[in-house]
Amino acid sequence: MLRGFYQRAILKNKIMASNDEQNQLQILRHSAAHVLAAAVLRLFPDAKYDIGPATENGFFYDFDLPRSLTEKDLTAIEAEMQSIIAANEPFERMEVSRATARQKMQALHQSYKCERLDAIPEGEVISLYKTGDFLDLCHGPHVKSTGCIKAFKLLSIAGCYYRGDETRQQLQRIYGTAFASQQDLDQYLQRMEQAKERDHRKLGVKLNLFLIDSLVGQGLILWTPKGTILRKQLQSFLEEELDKQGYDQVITPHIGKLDLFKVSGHYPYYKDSQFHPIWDRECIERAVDQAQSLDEIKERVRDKMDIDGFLLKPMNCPMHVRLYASQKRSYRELPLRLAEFGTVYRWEQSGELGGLTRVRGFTQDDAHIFCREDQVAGELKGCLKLINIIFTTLGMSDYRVRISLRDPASDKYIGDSALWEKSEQALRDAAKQLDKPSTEAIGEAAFYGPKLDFIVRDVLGREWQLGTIQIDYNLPYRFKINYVGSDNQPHVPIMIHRAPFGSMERFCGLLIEHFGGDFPLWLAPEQVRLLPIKDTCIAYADEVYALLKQAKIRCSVDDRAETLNSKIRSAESDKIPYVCIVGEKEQSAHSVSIRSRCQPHSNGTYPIEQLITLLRNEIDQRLLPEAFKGKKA
RNA sequence: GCCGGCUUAGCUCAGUGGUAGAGCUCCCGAUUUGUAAUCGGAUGGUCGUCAGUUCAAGUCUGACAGUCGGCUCCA
Repeated sequence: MLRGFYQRAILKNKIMASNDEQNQLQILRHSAAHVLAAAVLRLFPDAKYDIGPATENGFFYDFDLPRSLTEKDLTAIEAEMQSIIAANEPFERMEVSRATARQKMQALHQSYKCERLDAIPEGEVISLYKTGDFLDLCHGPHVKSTGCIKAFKLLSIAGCYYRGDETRQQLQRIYGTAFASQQDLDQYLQRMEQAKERDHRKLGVKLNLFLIDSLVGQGLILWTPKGTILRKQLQSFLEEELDKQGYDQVITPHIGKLDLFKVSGHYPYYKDSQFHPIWDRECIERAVDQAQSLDEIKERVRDKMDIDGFLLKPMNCPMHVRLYASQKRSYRELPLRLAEFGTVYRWEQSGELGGLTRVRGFTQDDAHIFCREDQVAGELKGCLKLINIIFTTLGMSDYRVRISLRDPASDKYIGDSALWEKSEQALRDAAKQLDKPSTEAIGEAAFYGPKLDFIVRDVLGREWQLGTIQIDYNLPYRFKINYVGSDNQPHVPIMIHRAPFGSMERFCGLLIEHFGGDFPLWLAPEQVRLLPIKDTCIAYADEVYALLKQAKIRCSVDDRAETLNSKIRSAESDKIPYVCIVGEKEQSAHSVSIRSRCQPHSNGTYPIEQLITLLRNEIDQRLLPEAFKGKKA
């Protein structure tokens, strides 16, 4: 099965085929990929080429080359491409038999192409495309000739596995992009540059929100005082909603006995994605005493099975299940909704870590709903409502919903088939509430149940899963939990896992990019900065500060011996929502002069009391900044 | 984990195998300013770490770490 980037590229192609202009661009880009391959072959006659599809914003082509490419090679390849384009060679299509295609590709020693040929189903038309000396197995279509490619640029080199399979040959992938005109290309490149300025990793440093410290460890986030305010505001917001929806909050530890995770099945099944367990001292001693050789000890460490100890929790659910199981439950008290901002730890591969979006320790806004079968649909609706409130409040409308279903052909799923169908339908029905296009993804379900995933893009266009709602048939059975029904008989409850933010870290990362650092007032770490015009006004500024502080507004006084212009510049660059200038005029009128982020040039003067009312209203209603109004989901 | 790039002051970055640099920040003076950068001074470095080549390494080589772009993975 195709995975990752290529799979997304194919999907995108299918979606975009409906749009003619986009379709033309796709053809142009795919043709540019052919030119790229032709150029690489001129420079590396021994190169083997694999595939070169168009992607959402460009194209790539995969090669097996005698040496590693560097950025410098791209210039040479681009020059070669230019010469092919200048020659204006036509793209010639030839429909051939499978045998002919095979013979031609074998003659060129193109083993990857031969394997790709084998993968084409019987009965499909097989076509070759020829441009100059370059021959490619390709379904097409293409532009008329290489001269049609007016504007392109090679962007980067990356390693990739043949057919996305990490056990196979690693190839070199060259990424590039092409547009109908140089102007479009320049615009795109400029947009990308601007996007980098919004990158949460860059803004995180600039606005001093969080820190990743190599001495602390990769993928482990240190939240600064400012970042902590942001995160805690989000948490309080969610806590208010949880309270409205009848959740109970709980707190559970960061580690638990290995036995707990053996019962849940997380250990050792997912042991490669977990931090190494903390072995009991006696267990280590026993292992050493009993082992005949060092190899045997090594084996034990590797297997990690026959040991006792503790595990940094990779998930919160087992602990919540134990809370459920601690009492005899009646059908009358269901649904029981246990929520926790629970920090979990997972051993992500080092190459995958980055910023706040992929980390090794993160806090889920987790909750587990234990309910009866007849309550599932209602509970799902509640979850969706929560997610809708969150996205609407934050003005995030650019997300997609994936309904992750089981693959009926696979036997990896547990649970009753009728129950699956019922749940899958319940998820579909619930998803309709969101008024968002949703896609069904067969085979994306967890082995223990179907789920709804909420997926957003970062500034660089990469997709990330945020919230998730999952139905679980597994854990209630593994932990043998039940409730007493109206028939006085024990019944197994159904469990719903749900996390609207997903991970606080990832969510904050995407939120920083979403707002470009210009947070709504209620989230801004520093809401107001008071700028006294000269030293003699500092006392008045302090007076205003005390009043704002009393109204629980986060503010500061910039009392540096700097010019007003300099202080304004600092405040703007720190993205302070409201800058209040206080001088003699303001002091005598007991007012401030407001310079707001959204309207920097309307210098309204407001009495202090009015300012406080204004700000409190904006905070309490969690209003979006002006720039985001009308963008509500 | 795999392929490749990058790592110089708190930040952004210069630096031809031959004495370690700039701007901003921070600190100290002076300036008291009305809506996006006042002036001057001082501090700040094991050039990611450890080896190697060389008379000489920030610069060349290797290993490791971190980071970036992908790939793989993501309960």
